[in-house]
Amino acid sequence: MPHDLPKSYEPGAIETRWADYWIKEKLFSVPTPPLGETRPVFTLLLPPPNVTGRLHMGHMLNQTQMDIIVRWHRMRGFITLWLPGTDHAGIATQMMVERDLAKEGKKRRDLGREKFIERVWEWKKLYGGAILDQMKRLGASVDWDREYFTMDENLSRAVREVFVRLYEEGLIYRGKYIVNWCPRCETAISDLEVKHEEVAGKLWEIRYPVIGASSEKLEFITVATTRPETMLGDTAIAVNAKDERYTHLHGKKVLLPLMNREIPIITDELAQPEFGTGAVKVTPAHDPNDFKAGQRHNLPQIDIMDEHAHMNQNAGAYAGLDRYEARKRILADLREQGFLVAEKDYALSLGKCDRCGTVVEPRLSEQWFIKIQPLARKAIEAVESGEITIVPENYKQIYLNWMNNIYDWCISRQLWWGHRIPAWTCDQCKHVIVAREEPLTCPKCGNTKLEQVSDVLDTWFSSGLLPFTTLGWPEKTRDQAVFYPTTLLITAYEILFFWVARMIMFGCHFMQGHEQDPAIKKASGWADKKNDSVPFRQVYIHALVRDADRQKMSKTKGNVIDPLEIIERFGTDATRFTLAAMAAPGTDIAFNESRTEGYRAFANKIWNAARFMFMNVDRLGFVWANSTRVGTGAFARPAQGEARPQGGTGIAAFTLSSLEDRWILSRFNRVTKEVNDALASYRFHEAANRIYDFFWGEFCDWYIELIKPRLNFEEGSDNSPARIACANLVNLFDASLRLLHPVMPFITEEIWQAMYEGNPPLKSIALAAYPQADENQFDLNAETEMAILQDLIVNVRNVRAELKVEPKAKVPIEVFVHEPEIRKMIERSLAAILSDRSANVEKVSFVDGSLAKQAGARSTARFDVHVIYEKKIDVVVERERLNKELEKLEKEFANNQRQLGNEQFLAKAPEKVVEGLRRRAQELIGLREKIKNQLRSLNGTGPDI
RNA sequence: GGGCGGUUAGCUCAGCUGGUUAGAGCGCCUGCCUUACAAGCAGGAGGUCGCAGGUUCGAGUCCUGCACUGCCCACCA
Repeated sequence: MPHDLPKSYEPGAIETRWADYWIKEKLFSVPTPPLGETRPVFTLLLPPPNVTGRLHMGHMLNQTQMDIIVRWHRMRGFITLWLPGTDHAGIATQMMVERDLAKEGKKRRDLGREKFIERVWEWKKLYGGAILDQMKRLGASVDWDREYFTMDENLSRAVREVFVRLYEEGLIYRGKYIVNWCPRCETAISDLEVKHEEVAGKLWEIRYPVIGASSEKLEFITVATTRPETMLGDTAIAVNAKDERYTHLHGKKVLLPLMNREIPIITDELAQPEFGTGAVKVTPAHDPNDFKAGQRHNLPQIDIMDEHAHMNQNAGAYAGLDRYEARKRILADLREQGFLVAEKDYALSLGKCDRCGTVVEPRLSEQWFIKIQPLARKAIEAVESGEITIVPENYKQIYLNWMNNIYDWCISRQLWWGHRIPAWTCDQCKHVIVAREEPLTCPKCGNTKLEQVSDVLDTWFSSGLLPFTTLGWPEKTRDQAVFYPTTLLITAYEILFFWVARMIMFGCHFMQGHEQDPAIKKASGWADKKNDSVPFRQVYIHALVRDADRQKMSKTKGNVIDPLEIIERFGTDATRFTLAAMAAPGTDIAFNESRTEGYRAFANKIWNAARFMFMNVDRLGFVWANSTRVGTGAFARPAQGEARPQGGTGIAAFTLSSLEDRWILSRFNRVTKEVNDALASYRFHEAANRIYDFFWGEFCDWYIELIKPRLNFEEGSDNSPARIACANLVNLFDASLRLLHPVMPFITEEIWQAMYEGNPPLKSIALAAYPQADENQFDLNAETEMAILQDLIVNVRNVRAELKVEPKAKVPIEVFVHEPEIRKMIERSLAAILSDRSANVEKVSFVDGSLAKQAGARSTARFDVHVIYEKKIDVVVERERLNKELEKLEKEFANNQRQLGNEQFLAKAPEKVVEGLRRRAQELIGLREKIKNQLRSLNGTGPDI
């Protein structure tokens, strides 16, 4: 591979190439591990995107986080399975195809069910893969060989199996209940699919005449309603038994206006005396509360609307009208006939269909339900016991609250696209048969004419089963023994109830008694877990991505940020890095491009550091081959039977020939530790920032600058010091790339491959070992010494800037130190000081007395440094700076003394803190004195203020 | 009606279990095209950590109240 990289990083040119390569080489495919496998396993199920989906920022965040965790585990030697697939997404997909049909002026009923479904499959084949292709662009390291679709035959069979089993266990029942009905989608939807919205509405008060109250004086009972059209279906008026206003009316009847139907006045808890008039109309077929009241009192249910929310023949004169048109007419008629008492402004929350936004109508219909309590109980237990942990922890309570207040789940949908309910109705006796396969005869009457129930299942019914159905259930497979329970689930809060909760319920129920392969379980770190029926051991809930103004992104608002467009402009790596760096757990992400721009600059920085490295490698004819790395084994993927990859940073043959070498090795180990710790607790932002700061702020800004003199050998002279420096540089670069790889997979792969000149030890950096910290390589002395060196150089740069010394002018400096030890340190680093371009020092000389009185001098706790330059300093500016500095020191000193003078503090604070403050006090005294001296000498040379 | 989060530099955000001098990026100002990088280098300005109390030797960090703001959940006509 050529080393002459372009001067600027061009992500577009390399990213698609590596994405394709990873797939082509099947680097992330995981065959079923054989019996006796003892390596740890990490399993992650991709929340299946809708087949209709286009990649949005939420996906991108989700997938970036998953890919980071997955790559990290893989590089640490786990058998790492990330399982991808797509969801058939019942309503959403059906809507897309219906929209398509509408362009041809057709409706789905024109085609008929079979033809329509064929059409959906065609559509799916054509457009369904789009989102997965987009995923590939992100570099998601999933196992494409295991890709599934929720309507694949094997998964569909599992769905039927689950349905039949639940039915046989009595956990599925069918019945006529009030459900949320979307008149546009023409189907029932679950409570979760209804989104409530506050709107300014009206509350109408209508009076119903009481029959036979008194012959001379008409009496009325007044009720309030927000949906007056439903009065056509009223079958009672309810008052509270304790409400004395109405005691005399108990047992009486009223005449329903417009319909002239006699309906009873009943007493029921439904009516609360404090609200409105205390009397309430009861419409059992159109309101869930009324439905229950109706059952209590055995009231008739009069359904007055059809599936489109148009009034039906039960609505008398209003039949055929749309619900809102009917409302208008009814109000007009009531007003005209004197029944409308009042119209008040009223804020109400309207339920709307999550998919299409149509106002949901409570509707009485025959549906299938899951009796949820028995399932919920196990799901609660799994989380309460800690068998499943939820991060961040506050979601645990949210989950439990929901689970504790759960209602039976309506699982039938009146759609065509989806898993059809495996139930058949006998044409003759109307008996319902639930079976795995189509029955030939009715077991009750022997009739052979049976018709399958036309409903399909809620999409979440099948996706709730995925953790085990994708692993071969209902068969007992080796895959299940190895990969179930999956290790982790990373998902958005939005689908905590839709999906996460349901997976837990189904998993705990259907996998009860399942045991994970004990050796693998132990190796993976789950030996302490008792319950292997759970679908995953941990859940990580990530934030929402908002736009730069913290607004929720939505198509209607038009503020959707297209991740692919961002990727196009800044590169996938930079986009991934942005999301990782902003993903502090628990808070939403306001995506702003300026950050991505900054991380593109970071990629460019890495790129150019690589160019620098290659430049030297080429000049020295240095070969980075296996022989160069001595015996750590850290590059090899762990062999079979090896529980963990060998530890260590993988920095082999790193020669500690100078301060900067010792320092950078120590720093690398510390950073490695921090990054691993951060990833272990999903602190993506911390991991990303640690690497960023290290690579740019330490590796590039200091280490590379400091080794430049060593690399710059004279032509024809001994180049062995340069070779050593180069080896260290390459070594460290390799390790840094591995550290960064999970976050920025593309650029790291590109450079890593280039380092091996087309002959890498592994097919990909993605298979190399992740650096692990070696605490023996923490070197506090080197870090301290380096800090002093940096401090000295920065102070010189500082003074130069202030004295406005021409950048090209070399200056001599004087240094005064209090301790001989420090002097030795500085002397050891003379070459480094003299080679720093910005300090541009000509000569260093040590002096015996404090330099604090000199203009152009700086004092620190450990040394004074004086830049010798004839140019006069700006006295006013300098005095201002010193005064400010002094003020700061005085403030700190006062605070310091206050604490040290406090006996309570001395008694209670830990020794370390007290010790630190004491040391600081000494420093402060010294520094204060020096600044004062400088100010005094300044006043001798310049005008007073 | 309940529950949960946020409020730190001009902007976007870090700051884990309370501990010495509150950080970063962008933006801004000054100076540099220094032989990896101007998507860069060096230097600099900028914060009473939303408000008011409290606990503590010590509070950006813990507690209470308030203000503003966002999110979720809820069948009260």
